Amino acid sequence: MKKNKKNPEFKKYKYSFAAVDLAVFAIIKNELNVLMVKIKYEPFKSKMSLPGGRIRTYESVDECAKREFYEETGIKNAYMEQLYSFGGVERDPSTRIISIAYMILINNRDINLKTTEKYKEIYWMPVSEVPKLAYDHNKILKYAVSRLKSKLTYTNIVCNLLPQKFGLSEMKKIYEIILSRELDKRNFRKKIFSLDLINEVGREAGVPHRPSKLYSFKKRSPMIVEIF
Amino acid sequence: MKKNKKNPEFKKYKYSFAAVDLAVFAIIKNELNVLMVKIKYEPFKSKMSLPGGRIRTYESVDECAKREFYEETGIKNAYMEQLYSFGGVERDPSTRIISIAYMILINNRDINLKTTEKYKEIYWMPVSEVPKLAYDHNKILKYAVSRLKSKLTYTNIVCNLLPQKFGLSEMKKIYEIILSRELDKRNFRKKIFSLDLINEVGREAGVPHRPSKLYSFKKRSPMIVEIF
DNA sequence: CCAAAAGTGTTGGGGATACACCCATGA
DNA sequence: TCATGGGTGTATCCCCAACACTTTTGG
Repeated sequence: MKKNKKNPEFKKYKYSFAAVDLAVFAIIKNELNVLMVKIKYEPFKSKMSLPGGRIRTYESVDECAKREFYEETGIKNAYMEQLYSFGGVERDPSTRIISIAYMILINNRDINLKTTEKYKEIYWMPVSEVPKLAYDHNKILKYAVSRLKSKLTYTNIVCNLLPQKFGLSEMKKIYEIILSRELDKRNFRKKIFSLDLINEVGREAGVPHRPSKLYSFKKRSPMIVEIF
Repeated sequence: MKKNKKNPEFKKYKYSFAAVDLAVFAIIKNELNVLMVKIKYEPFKSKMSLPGGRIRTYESVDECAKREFYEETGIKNAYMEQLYSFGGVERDPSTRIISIAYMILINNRDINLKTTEKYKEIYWMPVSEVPKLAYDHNKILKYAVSRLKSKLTYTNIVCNLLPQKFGLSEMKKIYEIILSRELDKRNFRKKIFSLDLINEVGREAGVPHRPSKLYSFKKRSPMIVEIF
């Protein structure tokens, strides 16, 4: 919406604020889940939204994302990546907020949240079941999912969705869930091994079938690797 | 730099502002050029920087980028893409500014700027000759160049650096300049034709050698196309 | 011995790369 | 006729996709 000095809405908002919004993903029960909060105040009271908050003047944007994430989940270290900034004038009806969206990935060992009283209403929700959200958060979530999909195919980002030790089928499953398509087992194994990303570190135990070998990533730092 | 309530620099800045910075590219004389302005005021007086400015409360972030670009160059329509937001606390020593960076591409027919008095000190400069800039603008420029390189290889973005009608060698030259490597002429032609992106629209005239066929893009809207 | 998931090789086709000569025009 | 850049085909290699059976364990 275009506004200028002739428009009565000019200076509808006296100030602009910057905020971060977080798309926090984990694979839970064979589904891609995202962290959602229930809003406590008007104008979106009791609607769902992505977690997030205002950027303080003394913290960098990255620090803000990290702090908000920690305050809401109790998790200190996680893979975090800035996605895109959403800056429509009307995205928040009560004030002018420019939001910088982040994607955060955590593995399924870390999904139990230590929420404080303040942040009690925070939930994991399968992305496929996310309802209409407050603000433009459906748009942000859609953007985040699409970034996640594409980064899976050309980086080692999957390591952030896996526990320290994992079987190859577990890894393949993550690709299948997020890319929504089945992969050929033999070709997948060939590809992953050829990239020389993982070390064998043991064997599974106590399963009622042939136990899988367990692997671990040699490096967990972000790298460009063509996978598909 | 981390700051908290115990730190004397807490609330050093009372407000935060959001701004856009523009990395405007064109191919000029077989080099990738970027638009630079000379800063008029302290603390970076007479240093060079990327063009840009504060976001107003009544305009979206995209609109701001478009307006700033128009005010500084007189150009109304150009390919524009948001890159990344830079949010370090200390990036501007005089106040807290979060900057949303954009890349803008223009073709070499449009490089003559209609600058007003206010924006007189604006220049094209080869990226290879860019000096140390104000703020964190070298970092922003580096990011923009790397995005441009990668997008060249998997989208049709090159159409924004070419005039309406162009020869295939002209197009190949752009790839070679930006990617900094030579390409095989026959393989390049094969690849481009196989993608079915362009139409033949005439022939060059008045050159002291065999005239090239001229082509035009069928669609100039952003598309994903694997080129290399 | 049965159920369940792990693990293992080969083949064919398509796209990428490497490479050298003739063509059309203006001066 | 010469200088300049435009335009053209083929052979090779490598990577990707398709595909089915055997192995190992717990119950």
